[in-house]
This record gives sequence, C-alpha cells and structure tokens, in this order.
Amino acid sequence: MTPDELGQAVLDAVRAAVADGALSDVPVPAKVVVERPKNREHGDYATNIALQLAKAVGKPPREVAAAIAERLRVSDGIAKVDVAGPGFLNITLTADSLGGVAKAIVEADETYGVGTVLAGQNLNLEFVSANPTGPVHIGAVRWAAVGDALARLLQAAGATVTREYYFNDAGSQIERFARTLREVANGRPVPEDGYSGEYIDEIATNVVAANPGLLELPTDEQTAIFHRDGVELMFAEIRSSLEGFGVHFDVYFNERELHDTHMLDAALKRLTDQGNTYEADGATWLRTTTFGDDKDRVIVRGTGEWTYFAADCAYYLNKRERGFDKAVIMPGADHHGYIGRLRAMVTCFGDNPDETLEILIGQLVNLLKDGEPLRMSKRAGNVVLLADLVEAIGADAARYALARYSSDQTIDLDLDLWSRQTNDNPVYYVQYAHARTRRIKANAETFGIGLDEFSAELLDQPADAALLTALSEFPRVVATAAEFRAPHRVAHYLESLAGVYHRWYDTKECRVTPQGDDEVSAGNRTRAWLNEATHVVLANGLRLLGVSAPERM
RNA sequence: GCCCCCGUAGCUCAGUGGAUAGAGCAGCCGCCUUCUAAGCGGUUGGUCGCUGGUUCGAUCCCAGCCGGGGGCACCA
Repeated sequence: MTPDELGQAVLDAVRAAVADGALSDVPVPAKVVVERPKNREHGDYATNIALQLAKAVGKPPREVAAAIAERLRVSDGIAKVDVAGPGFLNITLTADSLGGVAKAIVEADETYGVGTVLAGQNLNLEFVSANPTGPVHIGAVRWAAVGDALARLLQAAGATVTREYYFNDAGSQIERFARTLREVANGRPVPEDGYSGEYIDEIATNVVAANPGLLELPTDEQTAIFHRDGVELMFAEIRSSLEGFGVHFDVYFNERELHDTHMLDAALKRLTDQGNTYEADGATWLRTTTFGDDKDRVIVRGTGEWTYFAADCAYYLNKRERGFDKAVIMPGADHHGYIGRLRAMVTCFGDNPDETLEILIGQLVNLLKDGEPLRMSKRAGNVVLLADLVEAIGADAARYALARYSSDQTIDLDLDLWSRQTNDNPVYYVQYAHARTRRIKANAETFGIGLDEFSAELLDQPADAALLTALSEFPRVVATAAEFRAPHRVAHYLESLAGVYHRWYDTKECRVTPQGDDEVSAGNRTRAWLNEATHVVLANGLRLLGVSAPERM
C-alpha cells in the first residue's frame, strides 16, 4: 500500500464516519495526506486529519480521531491505528501491505517518482543567461546547477519544459568587451571600463589569427570584427563549459534576434495600443507605476536607442508567442529589484503576471579562501570559473553542493573546505549508499540470489518498515519539490534515505546474503528486492540533481 | 530612505500551523574473522534574534523592532 492509497483509505474512513452520523456532516477534504513520522514509535504513517476536521465537527480532536480510527482499522492492510497526542492518527501497516511497495518500485524503475501534478503545463525556464563578456563564473554556476535540477524536477512532475539561455549580445557591455579585445590585440592596455583576464588575451589572439590583416584595418572595422568573432568565441566557450557540467539548454536565445526580427517594434506597438506608454523628456516610457512598480521605465532613450528593458518586454512577448503558458526566470540576487517592473510590464501587455510569469530570485554565492571572503569582479579578472570549481571539487560535488541549499539562502562556499574532499560533503554519503546497493546486488548474485522470489510478509523487521516508508515517500517529495521550485528538498530527502538504508544494512536480520554457512532464505531473496528498490530511488533522485550514481566507490 | 533575502545546536543548514524542534560536520565513548567502517550505535549541545498579535495550537502566518547580506540608472 502506497501513501496515496493509505490517504484514500483514511478518506474513506472519514466518509464512512460522516455517513453513519458519527461525525456531523462536515465538508470532507478532497485528499488526505499521510506523512512519515520522524519518530518510528509513531507508526509507519501519521495524519493530522482529525485535528483539521475537529473545529468544523465541533468535537474534541481526539474524539474525531477515534471515530475515524474505528473505521480505518477494518481496512485491508492496516495492522494498527492509534490515536495519539492531541489527535493524531498513527497508522501501522501489515508487513504484507507495506512490503509490496518494494516490488512496485523495482518494476516502475526509472519512472518511479514521475507524477502528474504539473501535467499540461508548458513552461519556459530561463536560467544562467550570463553575458558573453567572460567565462561562466561561480555566481552563474549556482543557477546552472539549480536551474537544471529544477528543469528535471518540473519534467518529473509532468510539465513540458524548455530550458532557455538568453544571451545579451546587443548591449553596451558587449561594446566594451569588443573594444577591450581590440585594444589588447593592438598591444595597448585594457580600457578603464574594459574587461581583464587571461581569456581576453586568448580570444583576442584567436580573433586576430582568424582574420589576417585585421590590425591594419581602420579602428571601426576592427571593432566590428572583434565584436562579431569575439562574442562568437565567448558563446562557444560558455556553451561547452555548461555542457561539460551536464547542463544542456534547448534554446540559446540571442538578444540580437529581437532587434533583427523587429520584435521590439512589435512589443512597443502592443504596449502603446494598450495605452500604457507615453513620451517625456525626449524618451518613450512604459507606465509601469500603474501596476505597482516604483517608477515608470524608459523603453526608448532620448538618443533613440532601445533600453535593455525594452528587450525584456520584447523577449517576454516572444516567449508568449512561442506558446508557453508561463515564463519562469531565474535572475541573480542582484536583480530582485526587477520583479516589480517585470510584473507590471506583463500586466501592460494584458496578461496576468500571477499566471504567466514566475520570477525565482535566489541569493548569492560567496567564496571564502582561508576563511576570508573573496570578492569577485569579472572586470578585475578576479573570478572563479565553472572550470575552476569543477577542477577543485569535481562536477558531482559541485552540482550537489550548489543544489542542496534553498535558493533563498546565501551560500558561503569555502574553497579550502570543498577542495579537501572530506565527507563534510553529503554527496559522498548519498553516493556511498548507492554504491553499496550495487555491491550487495553483485554479492547476492554470487549466491544465486536475483530478483525472483518475493514474499512481502517477510519484510517484518522495524528496519524493513523504516526503509519501505522512506522509499514510499519519494513521489511526494518530487511533487512537492517541483511545486515549491525547491530542488534542495530532493537532496535532503536523499540524505535521509541514505541514513535509513545504512541502518538497514547494519541490521543483522535484514541481510540480503546469508551469514556464515546459512542457506539462502526466502527472506534473503525478498530483501534483494528491497535493496534494489533503494538503488532505484537513490539513482532516480541523484539523476534529478544531475549527479552520478556510482557503481562503486 | 525604499525594496528583497537571511537570523534555528560550536559550525553549515533542513523544517511554510500540530505530538519531547531535526541532519551533517566538529567533540566525547563504543562497534570491522561474516553483504564496502566513505558505515553504524551511544553521548554532549538549542530562551527556533526580540516584542506584540491571530489561532484550540506559531520556528512557521501578521505587525513592529534589532542584527547580517544584497539591491535601488535614459548600464546590461
């Protein structure tokens, strides 16, 4: 019996109690969620449904709980129902009923955990979107890890997800980047507002090599070529480093495309048609204050140039026209001030931002070196790159470390600590648990134990029940993490599951292979399924985070 | 000044209304002739920043305050 099925059984008991008058005719909830109690003495599962219904029923919670318990006890697969504390129902399943979960998980394999809570939603998930003026640095790497994990989660929850990277290849920072390349290539110092770093020299050298005679051209023509080829080389490097990190984007969208296809004009026209623009001080403004923004925003500057915000407007419209129900974007922590104007802009287009726009603001990653904060500045060349991070701690640890914290939390990443590769890093704990499932499987095979005989009622040890209930929780963890846009919940769940599994492994009564001269028992054979089910869940969970599930460690 | 995030064990963090607030690391005491000790058991350690409010019930929701971090361009 799965938690969902148990929830349904509890619901049936509530309905029965209402039907026969034990509970007054209260609105019965559509769904009852049972949870895995922290304390094993509280049964396999618990629910606070009686506490929730007590007020409407007009009876003390324990009395309501007793009425439900009485009707739940007679359900199939229920071993025990206790009323506890203020009115909790603590439920213990029969070994037979609970054990069936193991076989179901093994049979579901990679689809175990896949659900439908977000089915039918077509989402555009935009993340990273770092400017092509330098390599991917540590701040952006966080969003690569979190965004990719979130994309996997949303898909597991049934949504259709397009991963998108927005390249700002049309603004003044790109102009500075091009000028920097040109100056450096000509042996002159980096301009005051330019970019520094080894990559600048490399790219400048490569552009010159690819364009013989480049440095003989007039300055303007040089700049144009450095612009064109430099950005292209930077694009390529960013793309390949992200792919190397296991982060794949379905669409790399260039801001330039918005200009080239006149999307900005179309967006401006739409906004003007809606009556939300005006002219002032020689510029064209969007009246975002009407919809809650602090101040109105310029769309066309006095010089006649588009602002970056104008491109944002066009880009949003473009996403909608490509058929996405919702644009989900993950800007950096320093962009939270954009929420107001983006929501207002969406409203200016006539959409409801609560439905078509979702902005996931996360916090910074701070780097510590020798316990001292390391300030990062791309222009000063003082950056830690994706490649550096991977080299220091490995891609698995990096992805896990960056995805395991709530996005609301500022991360202090101590380079010394992480480069030591001690088991301060919980990814080892989880990966070790997975590797252990594979070794046990291999050992079992030498005893001729495969996945054949399965007798659920033999999974009768407390450690079996603890592992089974932990495994059964996975689908709801996935659904909840997807709904809350919180991949870190998966990581914490896996750590918890790994702990339960390690304890199960250490339980003599729960061995997969026989001890000493013992014969292979039905219990051994059945527990091979439980071991395999644990492998399935750990592997599926790690896959959601983009972390490998090693065969051995 | 305005806005966003954070404040929970020595450290890093989970926990978005319920039962004695959890985990990892660090510390201390134990456990390897039997499926990997990158593991397990035990133990030490917390006025959930403060003050009010809502509630049968608040770490969680609301208000104010105090700390820490980050943002507030006709830059991108």
